[in-house]
Amino acid sequence: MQLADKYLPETIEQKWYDFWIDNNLFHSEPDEREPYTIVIPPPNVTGMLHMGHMLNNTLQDVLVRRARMQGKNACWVPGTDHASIATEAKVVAKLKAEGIDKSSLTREEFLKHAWEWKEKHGGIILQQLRKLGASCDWERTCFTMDEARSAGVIKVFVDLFRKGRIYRGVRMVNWDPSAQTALSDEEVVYKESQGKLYYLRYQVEGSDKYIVVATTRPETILGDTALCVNPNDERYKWLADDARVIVPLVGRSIPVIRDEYVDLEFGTGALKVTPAHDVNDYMLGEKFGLEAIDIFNDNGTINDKVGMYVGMERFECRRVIEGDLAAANLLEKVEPYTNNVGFSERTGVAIEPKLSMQWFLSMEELAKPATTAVLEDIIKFVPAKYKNTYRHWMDNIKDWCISRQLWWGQRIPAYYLPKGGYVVAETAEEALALAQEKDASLTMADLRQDEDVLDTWFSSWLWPISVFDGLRYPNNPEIEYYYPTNDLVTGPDIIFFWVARMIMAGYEWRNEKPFGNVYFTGIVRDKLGRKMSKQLGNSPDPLDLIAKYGADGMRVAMLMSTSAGNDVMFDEALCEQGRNFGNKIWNAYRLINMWEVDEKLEQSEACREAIEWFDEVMTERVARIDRDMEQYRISEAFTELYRLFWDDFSGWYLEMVKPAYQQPADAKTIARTKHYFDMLLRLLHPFMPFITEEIWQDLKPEADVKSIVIARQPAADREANEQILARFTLAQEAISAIRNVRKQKNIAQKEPLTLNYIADENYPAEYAAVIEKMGNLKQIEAVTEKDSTAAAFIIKTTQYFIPMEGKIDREAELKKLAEDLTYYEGFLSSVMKKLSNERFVSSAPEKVVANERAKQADAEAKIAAIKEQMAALQ
RNA sequence: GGGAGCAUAGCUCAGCUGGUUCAGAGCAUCUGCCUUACAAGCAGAGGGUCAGGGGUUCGAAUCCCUUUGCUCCCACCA
Repeated sequence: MQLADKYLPETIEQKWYDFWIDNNLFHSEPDEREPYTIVIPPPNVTGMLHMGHMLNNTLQDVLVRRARMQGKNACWVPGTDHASIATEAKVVAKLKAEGIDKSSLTREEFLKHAWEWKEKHGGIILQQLRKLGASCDWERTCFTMDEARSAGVIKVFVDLFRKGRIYRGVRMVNWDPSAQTALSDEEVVYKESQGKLYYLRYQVEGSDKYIVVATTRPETILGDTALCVNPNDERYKWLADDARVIVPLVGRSIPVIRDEYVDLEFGTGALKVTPAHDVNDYMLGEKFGLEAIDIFNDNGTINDKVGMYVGMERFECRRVIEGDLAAANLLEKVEPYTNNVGFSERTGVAIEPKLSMQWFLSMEELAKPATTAVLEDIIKFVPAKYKNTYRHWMDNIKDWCISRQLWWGQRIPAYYLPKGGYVVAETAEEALALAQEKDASLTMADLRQDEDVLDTWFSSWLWPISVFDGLRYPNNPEIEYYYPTNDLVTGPDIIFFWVARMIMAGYEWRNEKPFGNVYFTGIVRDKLGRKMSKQLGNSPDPLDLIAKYGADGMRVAMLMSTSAGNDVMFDEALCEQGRNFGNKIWNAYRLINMWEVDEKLEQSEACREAIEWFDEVMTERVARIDRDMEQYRISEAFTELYRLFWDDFSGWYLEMVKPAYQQPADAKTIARTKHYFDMLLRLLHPFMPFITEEIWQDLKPEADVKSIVIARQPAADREANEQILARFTLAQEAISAIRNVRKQKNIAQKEPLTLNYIADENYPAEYAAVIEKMGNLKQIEAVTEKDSTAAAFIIKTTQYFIPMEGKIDREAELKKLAEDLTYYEGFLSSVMKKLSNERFVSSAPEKVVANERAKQADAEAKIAAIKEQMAALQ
């Protein structure tokens, strides 16, 4: 095949992806092989691919492709998440842009729009993943809201309800006034915000005295139902036990209560109590039997309960009230104040603590086996530091608010009866049957299903089970075969949202872990360390990068910069490096592809030596890469391969076996070289699938294997011969030294040189042919006499000379030797210090002491050799 | 407020159970090369008090204590 002199990824990537799909190489069915399963962290159905997905999916693809090449039945299940809040918000916005208000639509009408939107935009992200080369089993693509997944969710809800784990009640929840739904604690993000601390005057009833209260939220005075001070506070001892105060502006009379909850140090030591709008106030309210006055509408505007500021937006109200308070002389002062405010993770608006009727899942029982599994490494976290985070959260787990006041999602299967009470069932028919047990006269028309849907995570937590339909059909062959999955690759930011809950669900419905290992990636940041975000505009579009550098180049960039749990400082230069590596592989192949075979040609000695050495290199590296991969040191494994290919194979091996220009090569060497190339391609394939397939198909090492995707991963079947590797290093050092001489003396590589050496045990005679070829030497000769006119160097203890005929600068040579001498003498003395230390010799392990003795001998020999050369020069 | 982690070359990071010439790699920089596979390349070079201090040890980048700086998680005193 005629090959372009540069690797052009864009010309081959689509071709091979189609080939893989056409040949069904990513599809898995249960069989007798060992399964290897990964379920994708489902991206939002309407989402777009970002750098985080690139990182995450590159890693998953590496793992799954490698497993596939190890002969396992590899199955990577893709899918998307319905992301109820995010998607509903997008649909509402889209409708609004078209002039349609959500409130003007019925639930059914709205859902029709939402499904249309999903059909149109959903799955774009999965198409994008194909560009990256993701080897997902697309036939298995799931959606958290498709029929099977939804049925599983409903079944689980009913199951939990019957087990008594789900309850309904009025609680203080995090209210998102934009999405107009409750949120779980995990969906609230706290951020430091610049606010103000307002000091308000509450007049004591029947007196002209005031109590000053500090608050960050003056608008909530509308809901005040008490004022609280610490019973130990000397400042308020004068207050009568049954004292009452007047709420500023509102004029309502409220009691003064006393509770040690109040911090004496904060503000004035007096606290206004608004049970409907603050978690702590709510608890005080419960304790003292206070009324809770909810002053907000669901959208965050003031309601008509109090009859003031009605319809005003909450922050607007705060500004207006500040003015009114000041005008009424009820505002003592205002100070700037920084505090933490909770914001909705999805819509970004400030959360309103609000009392409302919601569904909750009791978590304590679920958490028990899930905690044990991680602490005892039944499920292994990589890196392990996240075990602590996990344990802390699990030990303090709180009940999960699972209802959302949205339409996009699985509707809660609770059915209310006309005379109060409700039943929970998987279908309306079953619900009716249950209802009729209570009242035989009820008909379907009497039942009213709960309006709320379930939290998205209430479907995501079932993902490893639900993708195999293991909830509806717990004994089906697929779930039995693929479950538990092997590895989960995800970000630590969703450890509570998702990872912990999947573990709980796994034990609850399978009585088994959902996955064996969790690999936590870091966050992708820009090179300044900032998190990539749309707002900052610092996130490149991954598809642009793929177009520019190729998918393999992009993958390499991700692989080079990641280690488990650490953030990725992304720099486009890494993509370039990845592309360059692809080009390097390409050109190495061009080289061997261009060789002519001469069947009659004998293998040269240099080739034989090179092969003897490279066999050991491959053996050693394959073992090292295996070790790294077993420990999920994926970046290290790749770096190892990168250096193996670039330095050892291209830089050394190919240069050693390369025939002279337009000369043929012998068949034996070509065969061996192609064998190495084949091995390297297979090792590289999980990391760089496209270029390896392109070349492998041309190389065709195995006629009966149709793709490298299903070729076998090389395995280390023996120990590498350390002796050969060490001896060869001596030859490499000699070659480097010759190159140095050339550089210093300004001698072109083309000009052949003579190399003389004084033979000793450190002269690698068995690799002389390699030294000759790589050094471009016309001859190598053993001598006994030092040559003061030659350029000289010492490798270990062997003295080498390159005759120079007067080109030698004696002074410079002597100076360099003197520097070497100083270094080695210093080194020797540090070794001797250790060896003469009685305590070192007696307490250090035998091996270490022996090593020091060897260092001593080497250093002494080296020093002797340097001295001899210096003497010869004088 | 509680907890975890990090600090090694200009940058990004390796350095695994303390022990080789241990102070490394890649990128960047500098020097010399368009040498017929590759200038997206080749051959070289410079560059670090392993954050500061103390300790344990025959021996510390590595273990312990401490100071400083940064990051993250949890909690949420109005």
